[in-house]
Amino acid sequence: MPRPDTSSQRRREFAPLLTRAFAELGYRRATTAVLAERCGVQENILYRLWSDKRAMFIASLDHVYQASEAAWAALLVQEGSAASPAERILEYESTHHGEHGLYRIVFAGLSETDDPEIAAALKRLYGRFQRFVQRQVERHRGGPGAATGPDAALAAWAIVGLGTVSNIGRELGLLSAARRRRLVLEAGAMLLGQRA
Amino acid sequence: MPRPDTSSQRRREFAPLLTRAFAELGYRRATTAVLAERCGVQENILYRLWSDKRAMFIASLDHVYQASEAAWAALLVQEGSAASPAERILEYESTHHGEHGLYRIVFAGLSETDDPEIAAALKRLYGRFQRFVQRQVERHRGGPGAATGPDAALAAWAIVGLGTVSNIGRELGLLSAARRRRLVLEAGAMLLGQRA
DNA sequence: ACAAAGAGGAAGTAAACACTTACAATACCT
DNA sequence: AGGTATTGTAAGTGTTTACTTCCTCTTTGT
Repeated sequence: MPRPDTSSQRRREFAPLLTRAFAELGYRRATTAVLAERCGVQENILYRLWSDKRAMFIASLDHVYQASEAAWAALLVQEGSAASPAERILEYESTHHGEHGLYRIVFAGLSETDDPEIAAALKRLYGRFQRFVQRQVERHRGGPGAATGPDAALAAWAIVGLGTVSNIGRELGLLSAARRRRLVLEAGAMLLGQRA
Repeated sequence: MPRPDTSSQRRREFAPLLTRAFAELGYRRATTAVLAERCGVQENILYRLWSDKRAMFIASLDHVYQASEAAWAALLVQEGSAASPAERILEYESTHHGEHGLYRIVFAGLSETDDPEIAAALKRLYGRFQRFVQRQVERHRGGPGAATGPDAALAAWAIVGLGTVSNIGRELGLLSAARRRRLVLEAGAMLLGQRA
């Protein structure tokens, strides 16, 4: 038996590079030639790892979620803070949100939602984000029924919307870093509701 | 002098058709061949009205704002309602939001923001929406300083974010119509603040 | 050492695309 | 009526793009 198969390792190695390219250029302009160049290989090597460009994009979407979840998980285990995990995440996102181009790749995907596989990948991504936030809202509030605003699921959606619009404002140069911070923190606190 | 120039009239005639095509297909997939077909003419006719495809897209973005503003203006002049104009707009948007594919075309644009002219058009569009909402928030609240939440400008951004995420949820099949309605109405009321 | 299969490089291909050109037909004004 | 500029049709063009092919080189297990 000659040479073992290292393709899954290489997929993991290329995923962040593909993600950066898609985030910076969007789906259509991230041509396969550019993708290969960013990975430092020839195109056919990417085609040995993924069936087509769409599969590379979906791998990038999945990578985006995993990278974000890893960053958040680190925040959750921080002990000894006066703030609740939800508050810590808001605080973190208010300054670092969008740093990794997460929303650019989501926007790119949202322009391709008539492709069912891309739509499914996006649905997975957004669904996971919303559920993650929802869990934090519930933990923050403690019991059910305490908050005066929308239920935890809807509050989570609104908070995701906050992050989305904050990034649009940044992307278009309509919101400064300081304003984005206030937006996420103040509106976020309001939607989060009273702490248990 | 032969035949008068009717090009500005034709631009107005084609704008909604182009808008629909861009909203349905995104920027890249709305090929010039498709655009011409949707308008019922040959491609070169479009090229006599706009310098290039990008100009057609920018015209669509402008059309989107004008159409939305016209719909909202109709709500503002409605007299005799117990609700404030801001509440009427939330109520309207909670059921009709995204009907005209506004957000799809915005998503398409957000994937093309490295083109400075498209970025400028989007900035115009989002800036106008945010200012419009901000004015309604201010009118709703009456005086300054009354609300406990974020200031009117930030509240307006948060409300725009609510609309955005509501449409993402719809696009991906993650939020039913009823849930979207509750999201916009409940979170919207919260962000709007106390009425003057 | 050596077969077997993975890794890599470079050129090629067919289709799709934005945009153009050439020309015939039509409708306006004097 | 007739000259003129606009409107419409249809074919073309050069480029870009996703994806492939063919080949050589390297690395593994025996």
